[in-house]
Amino acid sequence: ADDYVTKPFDDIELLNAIESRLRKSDLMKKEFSKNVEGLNEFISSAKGMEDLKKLSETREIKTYKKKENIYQEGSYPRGIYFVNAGKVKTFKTHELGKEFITGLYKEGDFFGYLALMEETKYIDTAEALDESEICFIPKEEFFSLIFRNAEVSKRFMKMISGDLSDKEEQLLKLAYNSVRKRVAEALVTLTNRYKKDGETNFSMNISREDIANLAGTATETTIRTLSGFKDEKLIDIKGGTIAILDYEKLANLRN
Amino acid sequence: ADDYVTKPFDDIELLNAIESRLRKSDLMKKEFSKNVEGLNEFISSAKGMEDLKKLSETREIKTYKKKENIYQEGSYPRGIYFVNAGKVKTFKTHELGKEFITGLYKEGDFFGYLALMEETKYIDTAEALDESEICFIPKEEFFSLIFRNAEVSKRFMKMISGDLSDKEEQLLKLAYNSVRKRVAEALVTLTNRYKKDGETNFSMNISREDIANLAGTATETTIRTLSGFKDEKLIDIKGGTIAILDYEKLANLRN
DNA sequence: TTTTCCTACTGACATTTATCATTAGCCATT
DNA sequence: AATGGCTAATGATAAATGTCAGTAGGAAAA
Repeated sequence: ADDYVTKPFDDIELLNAIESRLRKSDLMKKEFSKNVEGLNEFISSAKGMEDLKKLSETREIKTYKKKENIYQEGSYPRGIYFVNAGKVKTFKTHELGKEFITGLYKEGDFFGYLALMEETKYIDTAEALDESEICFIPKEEFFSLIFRNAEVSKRFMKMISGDLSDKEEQLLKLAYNSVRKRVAEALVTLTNRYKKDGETNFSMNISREDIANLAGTATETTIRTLSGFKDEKLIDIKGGTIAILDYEKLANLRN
Repeated sequence: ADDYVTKPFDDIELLNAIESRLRKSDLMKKEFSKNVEGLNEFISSAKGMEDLKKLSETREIKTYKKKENIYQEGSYPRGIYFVNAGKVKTFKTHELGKEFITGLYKEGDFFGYLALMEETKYIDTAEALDESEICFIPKEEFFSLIFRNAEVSKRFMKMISGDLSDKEEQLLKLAYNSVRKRVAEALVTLTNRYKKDGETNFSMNISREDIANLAGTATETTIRTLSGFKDEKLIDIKGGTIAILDYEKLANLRN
């Protein structure tokens, strides 16, 4: 964990990441245009705050191989992580190996702030899904950014609150939706997270196990469900790669 | 909604509620003693902050009958709610009636801040479980309390982060625990929330449907599971009332 | 090229859980 | 005490999903 490289760090980048998250969730709530105004206003005001700018001088960067752990359940957080490039998942582990994926991240996202906020050990594990370049932002740096300014605090709280709403929605769906719906939802979530803007014929290389752990179901059941989707021409499967053929139908399944 | 009564409001009460929540979650993490220090320190420092004291002058109080709605999914929040007396649940509704309980509250708790933080419509519904006395704290009052002081912001964020951890834990359990375990967990949760300190022979009057909606399962299945617990002498059932006979076994079920 | 290993896939089956239908019990009102 | 209405309980059954065991295929290593 000591092969970090020191590089200049600009707070604005972190703020942008918060904003980006807020923007995305607002987008889903179809309030995008309204919030873009507030966003730009905020970014420029933040830029004006000189005390924010000089907060932190360095950041550490590290490259993680596919399947490499970034942090592990039970260890203590020293800061937060920011994805420069690649893909990351966070998951919780159930008795004897079953996993449930709690978060998916890509370039521009940050993760690992929950344990930091709570001042406890990590209660989940972060792992690279692809080879990834992750930068580390020390605790003090992060906290001073978050708490020095009430507006930033507010933004950050809004973001966490959004996360909380999402989890509650997820609980409802996990409780009462069929596996079929949940697997479709997992594909939709993966598409929303990893499809690049303007990209058509989106496909991804993700293990059946990860999809199962996102849907909270057995791997075999997931595979069968995916085969069903393939028969229905909702997706295409070539080797380990899944192509989304009909996003709309997947997102609006009857049952 | 206009039969509110005006009554003096002391911010300290809300701060105490935040602290109480933090204390409870910390307790579970067995870090109680450590945090009591910080708590007292914080309360006294907050008391010293004169600008905090004069923030809000009034609050509204209303009595809700059992099963009466306090706020409803889809409506816009105007503030947060603080429980003076009674019990409250919040729940989300699935297609055609199924409910999932997302929160349980009692005297000293506050609820309904999520939609407020997100600046969106309520995404859940709050309903009184018993006849309850609820006071309403207007948005502005709440926000100025939360954002005026960085320490308060931090406390509040820590609290929300704790909520988020809890939801993730709940997701893991909902995904992979048997109904039996989840029903036991629901009883444990109810006990933790509603058992008074020092109370022995704790019993509660809660509908089987509410327990089912807490466990995310069908009411009939819950009833059968409860009958099983009764046979195993883990609980006792007298009419609609459930008495917890063996909390430890319920909390540490094999499967 | 062969071998190895990991993942995807398939089948058979057991188990869990939901659903539908019905009965029993309790409380409140008359 | 009788009636009505709601909740709890039970039974029978179907449906959904998990589990176990085994096969296939493709990529990496030898």
